[in-house]
Amino acid sequence: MEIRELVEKTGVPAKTIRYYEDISLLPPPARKPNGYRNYSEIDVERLKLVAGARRMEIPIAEIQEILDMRDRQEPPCNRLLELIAQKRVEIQVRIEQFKQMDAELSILYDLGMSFPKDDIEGKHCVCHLIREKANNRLNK
Amino acid sequence: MEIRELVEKTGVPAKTIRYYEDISLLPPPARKPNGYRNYSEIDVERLKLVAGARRMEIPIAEIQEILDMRDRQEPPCNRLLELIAQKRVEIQVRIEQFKQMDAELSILYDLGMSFPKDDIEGKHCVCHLIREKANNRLNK
DNA sequence: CTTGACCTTCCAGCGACTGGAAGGTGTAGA
DNA sequence: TCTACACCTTCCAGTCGCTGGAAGGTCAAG
Repeated sequence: MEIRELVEKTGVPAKTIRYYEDISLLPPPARKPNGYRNYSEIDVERLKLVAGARRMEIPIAEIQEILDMRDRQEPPCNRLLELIAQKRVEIQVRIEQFKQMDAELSILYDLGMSFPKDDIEGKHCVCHLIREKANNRLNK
Repeated sequence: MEIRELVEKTGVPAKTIRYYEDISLLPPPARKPNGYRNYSEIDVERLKLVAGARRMEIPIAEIQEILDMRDRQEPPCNRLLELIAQKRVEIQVRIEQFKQMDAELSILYDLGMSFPKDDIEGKHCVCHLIREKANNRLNK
């Protein structure tokens, strides 16, 4: 199949597929007589695995590692499970950070809405609040 | 004050401060006779505003916009409030995505743990599950 | 007089793409 | 047959926000 079909089957843009090939994450596919890339079902499966892992924000280097293990006929599941567990911890941290940020933005917004909107440098400017926030952080 | 003190007062690394100067986010500061950068309190305040905005992941281009408004003596608060509101929406979306990801990873992990760990290509491999996930996504 | 902690500039690289130019191919319709 | 158009190809450059490192200058303490 041509690259278009691989795009449809995986949801990965053609540019990205070629990029993955450049960095050797995907093997160079067969070619048609006209030079077009000619993918097989094996390529579809491999790319689906990559796409699935990327969607969980597993870095390409780690996906590479998993694929290399598979290519060497070593079972990669333990390593993959390890990565998944690690990823979950990271996600928890990120969610907490975002919640914190949202809480701060919410306060900032409400305060900002209650201010006159034409105060450039005074205390009633959102800029001022953002600066204060920086101060609080540092003094903590 | 020298760059070290600005670093201490803002929490922004020296490398980053010089980078901000390179991209004209911060104005070139005065220099001491020996060529060292010599910052003023105004620079501290400006950088604090930048650092506060960056912590909320407001892109540099938008911070630039806010600072330019301020430099032109226009009140930037309305625009800033707009950015804050927009950012909050983005954060909500991101949190949802992360929660979704975490739920998926959790299921994947538990399933993976219940599998034999030496199955490279069969159905009882986590790789298989990730591929299936990709399929589900596409068919939705 | 040397050590070490600063400061300076400049260039290069990260990660994961994405855009665009310049050109080849394949097919459908006038 | 010509031509329009959608595809494919390669290659180079740019994005974003830093960060690292080399090579060198400056300054205070011991």
